[in-house]
Amino acid sequence: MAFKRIKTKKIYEEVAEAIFDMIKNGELKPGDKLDSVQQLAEQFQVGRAAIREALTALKAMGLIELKHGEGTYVREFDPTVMTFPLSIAVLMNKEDIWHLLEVRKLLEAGAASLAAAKRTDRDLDAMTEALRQMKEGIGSDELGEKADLAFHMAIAAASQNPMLMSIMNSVSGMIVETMRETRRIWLFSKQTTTEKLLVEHQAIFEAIRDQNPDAARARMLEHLTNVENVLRRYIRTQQPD
Amino acid sequence: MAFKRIKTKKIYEEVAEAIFDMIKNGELKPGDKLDSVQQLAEQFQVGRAAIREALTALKAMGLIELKHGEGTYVREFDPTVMTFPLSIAVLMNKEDIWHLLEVRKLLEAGAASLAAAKRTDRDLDAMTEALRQMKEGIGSDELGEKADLAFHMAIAAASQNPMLMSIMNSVSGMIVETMRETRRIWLFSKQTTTEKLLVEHQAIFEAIRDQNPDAARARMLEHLTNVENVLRRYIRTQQPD
DNA sequence: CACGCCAATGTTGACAGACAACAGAGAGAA
DNA sequence: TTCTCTCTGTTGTCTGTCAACATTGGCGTG
Repeated sequence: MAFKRIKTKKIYEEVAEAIFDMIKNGELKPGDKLDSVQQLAEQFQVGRAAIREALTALKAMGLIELKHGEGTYVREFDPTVMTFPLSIAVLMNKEDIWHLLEVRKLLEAGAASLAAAKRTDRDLDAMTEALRQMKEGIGSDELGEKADLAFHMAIAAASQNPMLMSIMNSVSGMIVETMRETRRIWLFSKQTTTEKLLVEHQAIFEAIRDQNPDAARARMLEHLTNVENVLRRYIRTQQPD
Repeated sequence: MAFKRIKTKKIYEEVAEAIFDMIKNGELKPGDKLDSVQQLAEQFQVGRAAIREALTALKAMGLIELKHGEGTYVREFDPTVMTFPLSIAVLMNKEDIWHLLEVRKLLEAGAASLAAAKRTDRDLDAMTEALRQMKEGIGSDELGEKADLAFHMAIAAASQNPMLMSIMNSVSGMIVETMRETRRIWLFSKQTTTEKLLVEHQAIFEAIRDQNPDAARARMLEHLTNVENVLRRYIRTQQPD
């Protein structure tokens, strides 16, 4: 037998959905202030706790913002800053490093190609700045790491595609997690130095600057493949398993 | 002057983070049952409301599951079935269609290539089934649409990369939103028919079946480029703006 | 013994009242 | 004018209470 569900829907879910729809349909626009929890509770005819749980969920989805003592606001919808749901940052097993690199190859090679075609001068400035910081950050792990990520994100931004940007943003968390290890290994291995890392980035930059999409894709792919090879070699020697 | 933040962190955020870390670090494994709200409140030395809000947020992120009258469980982490968070379905302006197509070209061309290299026989079965349903669904918009998406998702699954799969999953919501329109236009235009659509999919399938990564990438790219062209032509004639 | 019924228990879901923490605005004082 | 303080509205948190639900085990009946 198969009966339908009668009414298991939780109240706070219904409230959340209602507000979600309002935002989706444009009844509530970014920047708008929602009614207070008190008022919403009266309007929906539910308790304040239910409203708060609904709002908490919406906040976790990045749709609204709760400002203590001020009010609740619909979040400005800036896709470049947007945080994808991506609860994935959870995992990160050893095997996932390879999966991540595969994904990065797809995304970043494409991003580099698009960036070469569409980059503005401002985008180039951002990349130049990131490269400068990488040079400066030689010796400092933390600085170099930050600049490294910044360079890759600048390329994503230069693609002029907010969706691509937001996807990159969501995987950037994972990239950071692996990058620390990656860079440590990279810089540890004999054949590679900080200079080589910098040279590869420089090559990508030049291809984008010269508006050569194919070269940009190729350089990016080379870079990521190099990263992959270094990692693979290291892990093979280190963990013979 | 610039002073540091002292303690603006909300309690439920700290609780959520603490539990999040526990899951991340493997202290809590998928399927595990969390302590009751009551117990957690005592352990964290906070009120039950704070715990509930933290749990609600984690639930919204798809990390845990609250079962009424039973308990709270860490969600099984199967990325292929992964939840449809989709806070993004909000946008979808006309311009975003092109952005989405760009992203799809990157992701799906790569996915097709990987799929050709790694697909199992089970993956082929899934694609075959999707193609069969597309044939069957000729005439029925809804059926064809579903099968169309299913085919593309099957390719993503065949890439054997859970991360890629989950990214595709998150954009699938947007794909659905555009696909309805896309298919309508596609099938409306004179030069293209359902058969042509099917032939393109068939070509992709064959390349993957024959384990030819380059061909698979090329076929997928052709398909998406065709979709793009049809859309562009239609929108140019329809909206001369 | 076997089976169904049901009460006990523990859990999540929801409400209401109270107070703390905070931000903004306006009144009042220097 | 400008600084300070209070007042008010809002979010953040706690607590007590009850409802809805799932599991378990005991009890009675056949």
